[in-house]
Amino acid sequence: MAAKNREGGSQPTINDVARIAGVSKKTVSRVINGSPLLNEDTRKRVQEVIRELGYVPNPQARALALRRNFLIGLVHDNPNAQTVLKVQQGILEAIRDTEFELVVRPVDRGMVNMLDDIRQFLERQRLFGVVLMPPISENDSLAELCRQIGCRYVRMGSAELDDPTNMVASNDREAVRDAIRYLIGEGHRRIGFVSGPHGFRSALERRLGFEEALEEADLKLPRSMVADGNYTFESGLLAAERLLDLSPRPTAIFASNDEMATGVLQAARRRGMDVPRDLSIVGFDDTPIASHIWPPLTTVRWPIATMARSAALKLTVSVTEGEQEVDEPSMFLSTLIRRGSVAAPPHN
Amino acid sequence: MAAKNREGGSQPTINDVARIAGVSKKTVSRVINGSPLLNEDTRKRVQEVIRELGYVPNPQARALALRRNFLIGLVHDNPNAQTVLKVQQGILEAIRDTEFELVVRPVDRGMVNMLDDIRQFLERQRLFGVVLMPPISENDSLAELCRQIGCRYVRMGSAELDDPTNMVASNDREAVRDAIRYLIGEGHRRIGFVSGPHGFRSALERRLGFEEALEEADLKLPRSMVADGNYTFESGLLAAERLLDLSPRPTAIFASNDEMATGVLQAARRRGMDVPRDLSIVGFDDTPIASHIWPPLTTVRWPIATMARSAALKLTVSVTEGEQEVDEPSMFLSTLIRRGSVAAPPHN
DNA sequence: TTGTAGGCGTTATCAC
DNA sequence: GTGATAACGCCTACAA
Repeated sequence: MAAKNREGGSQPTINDVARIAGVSKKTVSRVINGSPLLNEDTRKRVQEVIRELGYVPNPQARALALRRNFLIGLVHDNPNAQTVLKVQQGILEAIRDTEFELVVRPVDRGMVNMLDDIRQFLERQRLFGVVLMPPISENDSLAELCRQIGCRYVRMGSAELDDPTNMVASNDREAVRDAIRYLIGEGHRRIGFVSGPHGFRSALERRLGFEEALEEADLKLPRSMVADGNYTFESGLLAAERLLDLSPRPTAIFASNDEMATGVLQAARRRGMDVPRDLSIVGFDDTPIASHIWPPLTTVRWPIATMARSAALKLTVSVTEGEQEVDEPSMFLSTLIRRGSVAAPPHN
Repeated sequence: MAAKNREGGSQPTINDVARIAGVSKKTVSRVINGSPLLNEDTRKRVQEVIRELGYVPNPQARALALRRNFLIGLVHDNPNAQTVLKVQQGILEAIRDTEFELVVRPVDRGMVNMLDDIRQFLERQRLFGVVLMPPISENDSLAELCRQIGCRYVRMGSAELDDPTNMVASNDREAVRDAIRYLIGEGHRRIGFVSGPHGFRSALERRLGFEEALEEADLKLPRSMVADGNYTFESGLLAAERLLDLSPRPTAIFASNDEMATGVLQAARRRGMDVPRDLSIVGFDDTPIASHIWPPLTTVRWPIATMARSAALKLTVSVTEGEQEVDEPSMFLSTLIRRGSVAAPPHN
């Protein structure tokens, strides 16, 4: 009963191919995995049979034998829907037409045993690799965990968190510095800043960019010009209300992401202020909403999808492209997009 | 060499449990799968060992033996990021703390061999089940395909697309009818409609709701009051420009989703119109943007996340809850959320 | 260059 | 109730 003559609707197995091609399973296996030591004729014959049968290796069996699944995990605790989706799109683009699939795994950063949870996930599913999204990607223990259990990983972040093979980053600090320089260039001297949440590296980097630009220009601003936010619309709105209550109030506000910038815009509107006449606003991300609100938002375009695509390629390229190791870049530049929400300050 | 004394960091297997508990593999297997015919003492003893060892069954081996993976697929071709992400969240909520994982699979509806592509995906990964998102969920051949290859499925849609076990739906038509009734009740007589793309059931249902409400109220509107859109911001903007060029122009516009409604708002603004004084706007979805723009958008809340959660439960509940088959509902009601974008029409 | 034997960790069959 | 034994479909090691 070794060689059954597979009937019925089930898919062909390596045995079917071997039997029909008149070779052993192992030879078929070699063809599949592109082993170099193979008679050219044999290879062709086997490949022909594979094509005829429409044979495709069974991923479950492979996963069991290799102790490794062809699944890419996306681990994240990012609150921003747009960002998460862009990252997914980037990864999916990278693994399109490959044998890889994407498994999504949101985690709860508040949970005490979050790391255990992730470990379980990685170990049980035996993922081929994981893409770690910010802010959880900034957690060094998590990276260490991946290394320990032998799971490839790429961390996405707003700074160089790891060595280039395990990381893709954007230059948030510089990008924000440029944005603030631009505001200063337009004549603004009182610039408010709405920060991201404590503990986010992106929040820190953007804040540092802000401060660097001020220093460059010898602008000293009171601490009150910095208001805490947490990347949500509401927090942006509240922060702006605090900022706009100041006297003198800022003539421009930089919000550390677009969602908060939208909140700032809302706050201004509620006071009957006109943007950009009475207040200039700059955001960060260039999410769709940035160009869909009025006035369209001047913002920093963050190439998050590209970064994600590159992250996935770093994970998988050695498999799909042989060992040629096309060097994926690990640094991606954010750029300022000028739209309608910035103007020269009112001269009062 | 049958029973190795597992050392090193690898995870315990069913063999370890069996050896330590002094039973056979099969007995352990029975405990895991909750077989009814088992001595209570044996069960307890085995469970104790499982707990001590922290044993967890290997999903790859299971998948191979069962010819079925514990993966839930999400197949979609939906262009709206918010919607896709909400659906993911709903599914993830449903499978949280279960052995299931979520695999995301966007497809290209334009592709000629899309169905083959999906078939390959389902057959190769041997998914436990799939959630089909609109608009591709409306494709009957796809459902037929799932049935053929024995893959459970649940279709999400804006109407009853299938029998209740294989479907979750919302009552878009009624919901839009209510929304239009509301506009009429506020005094509007010239109501513009921005439709969704041709071929989307949701677009059709929303359109029918619009027409039913008009008929009820004996309102006859010229065809020109209906403008085609495709669920994007830009299409909403263009459609609104056409509508606002009419003479007399509409005093209210219903857009078939929030993104287009935002485009309508933008178009109005560009003409210096005040919303809602000069134009009332109603959207559909209640995405975050609806409450983040000014004025906040009156819209229909579409319980898409809840629907997705329910869809995933329909797929998995028989496994996680034994056979009790908690009846998940298959119809979910959309409701009108009144915010600031609607007022009585200007009396000119 | 190719084949044989055995293992990956689970479930199914069918005796006892 | 429980346990050998054989799948499941692939891969690795070693032999030929």
